[in-house]
Amino acid sequence: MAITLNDVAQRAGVSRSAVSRTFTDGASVSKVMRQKVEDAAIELGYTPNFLARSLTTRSTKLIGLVSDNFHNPIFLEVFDQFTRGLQDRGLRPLLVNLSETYQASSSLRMLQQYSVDGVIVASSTLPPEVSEAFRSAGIPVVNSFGRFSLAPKVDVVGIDDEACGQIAAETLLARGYKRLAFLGGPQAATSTQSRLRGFLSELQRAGGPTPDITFAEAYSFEAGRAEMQRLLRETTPAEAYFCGDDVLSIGALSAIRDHGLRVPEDIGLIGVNDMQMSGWQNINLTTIAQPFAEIIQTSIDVIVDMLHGPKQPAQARRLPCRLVERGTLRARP
Amino acid sequence: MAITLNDVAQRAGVSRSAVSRTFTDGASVSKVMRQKVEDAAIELGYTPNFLARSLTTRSTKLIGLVSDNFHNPIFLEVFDQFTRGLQDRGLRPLLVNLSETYQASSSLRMLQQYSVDGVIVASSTLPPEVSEAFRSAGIPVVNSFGRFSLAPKVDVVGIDDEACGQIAAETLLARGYKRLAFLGGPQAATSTQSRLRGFLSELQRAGGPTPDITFAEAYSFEAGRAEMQRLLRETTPAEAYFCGDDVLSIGALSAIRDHGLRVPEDIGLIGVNDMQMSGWQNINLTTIAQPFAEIIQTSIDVIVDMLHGPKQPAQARRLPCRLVERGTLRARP
DNA sequence: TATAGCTTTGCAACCGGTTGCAAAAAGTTA
DNA sequence: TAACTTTTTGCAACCGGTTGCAAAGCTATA
Repeated sequence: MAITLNDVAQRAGVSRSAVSRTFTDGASVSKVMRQKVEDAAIELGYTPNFLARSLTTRSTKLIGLVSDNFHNPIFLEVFDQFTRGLQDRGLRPLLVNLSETYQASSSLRMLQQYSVDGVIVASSTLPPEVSEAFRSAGIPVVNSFGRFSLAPKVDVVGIDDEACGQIAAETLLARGYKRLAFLGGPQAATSTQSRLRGFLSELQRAGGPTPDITFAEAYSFEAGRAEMQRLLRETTPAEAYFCGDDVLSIGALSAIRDHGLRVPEDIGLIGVNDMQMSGWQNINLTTIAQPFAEIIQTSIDVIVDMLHGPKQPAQARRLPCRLVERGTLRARP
Repeated sequence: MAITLNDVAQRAGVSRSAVSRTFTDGASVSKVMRQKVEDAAIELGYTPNFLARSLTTRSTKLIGLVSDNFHNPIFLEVFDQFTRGLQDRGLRPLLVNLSETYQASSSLRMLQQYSVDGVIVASSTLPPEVSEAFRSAGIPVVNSFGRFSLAPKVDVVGIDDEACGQIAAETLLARGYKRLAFLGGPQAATSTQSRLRGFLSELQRAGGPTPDITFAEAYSFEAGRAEMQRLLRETTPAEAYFCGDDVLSIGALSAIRDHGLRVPEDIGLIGVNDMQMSGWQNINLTTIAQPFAEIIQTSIDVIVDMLHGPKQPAQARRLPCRLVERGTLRARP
């Protein structure tokens, strides 16, 4: 069926090695030989078989892209950038969806069977064991959007969640807000905990107020809405809320508006992520942007370095966030 | 580095074929032999190499998942379901992102190099040539979310866009709307054209009004918003709009509200897709749901059949849409 | 023109598996 | 126990490539 190296060799009247060398850069082939082979190859429509090649070269150019986050719209942007970035470097993403059936071991086995050159675990919620399983199997791995740690077992590229909380605190204080609150994601999420820690420590440092603290059930619209509804019903709402992420903020926003209150006049809101939707004019959310492009670019760089360079000790990288001012906080006094 | 079949054979003191047979179902191996091999395999942590295997079996279990749609949030759900569905059948998705650099030929070559068993082109916007290129290269292919055609060159699974337009027309007429309009996606999109055709023919059949017709620049929030702003500024708005899809509808919705008008009291809106966000309470869009799960399931079934069964003539399948009533149309009179 | 040195080429072994075939082993039947 | 089946096993060739090595072909120098 498919055209093989043998067919081309025969057609061109040369040895198999000659054909192989023509398609291997850096190999020694004379001008005239290359010409003969290329002519025959084009004539027959030959494409080398990467998988057969991988047997001897020990490189498949396959990168496992493992995630469990197929519900947060920002991850579509994430996948977009990962796939493009990998493609640009001649790598192919093999997608593994761990959203329902998370089993570190099975995903490891699957990717081992395909001899992936490396693995990118793109998730802020998968436990570290997933990434660690790859590393201890000797497969280069980087955990994108993972949690920072001083002595990480695998390479991590993510944001500085504490700094994120600090920025939120600074921003709210600078706007003159007095009664503040934190509306986090699921209490168990380490990202939420770190953001809270940064938020509290900056408030304390600046002599600010002690905020109310609550947590939503999940990082989702419904959870944000439900929690804000509860707050509006059962408590005196704060002047401004620092929400765990944008999708949560948007849920909270809808609850506030349904309750007949105005944003930012009655209640202020600041989120985290800067997803595309946050810029939509009917939402117009003030938020702290994650540097998605940089995180992804860096993750790819890290993996590529691991493929070629010598083995380095694992390192956790924190990339800075930045404030995106829109319309859900009142102006500076 | 990695454990191979040879290592296991040696450890177990049997031939290589014996090991191979133990891991090939349907092969003839005695109980005691199987036991010996499995013990050795577990001891060494052996996993067969799928790629080496594929050389002789001619099956990689790799499915190319080709798309150019990494901006419409519904596609995250689509990818989620595709990857899970393929995984459940022991297949692995190899993702190809054609969003920036669409080149049918290069994507064909890439997937040929990896000897994918089949390809799923998941896109309503990629031209048919993309899918056709795979088919003429002898690779099983199905075009999900593709356009219906009576004599398709490749298998297509999608919705009945004309029926979609009909449902919209019926629904709007049943609600007693008189001045109707169509706010389509990009004029060149065949999906938009088919929906418009169905919309018009049903209106005509039912003796309804002739609607105004305009097109947005893209299937996006911004485009929907911009076009609706233009309509509100430059024309007397219709009583109700049938929008090309949900994201467009949400853009239009924001424009209408910003203009100080109410939905559905002043203007009615009906979309297509039923993306998750459409159910959010601050949007609450009445829309025509695409049967995503069924389209994806059917697409996978079709590909799997092609892998095993005999070659069938290409077929275009249209799956029915259904109305999802929410809050952007007034009640039946 | 002979010789040394470099480049190009083909041979053959190998990557990690599968599989047709025939020999060996085990099971049946008489 | 002998003869015949059936099952199990190993050998060796093959899948589509790559690559070390030595022979062959060139070019340059003396």
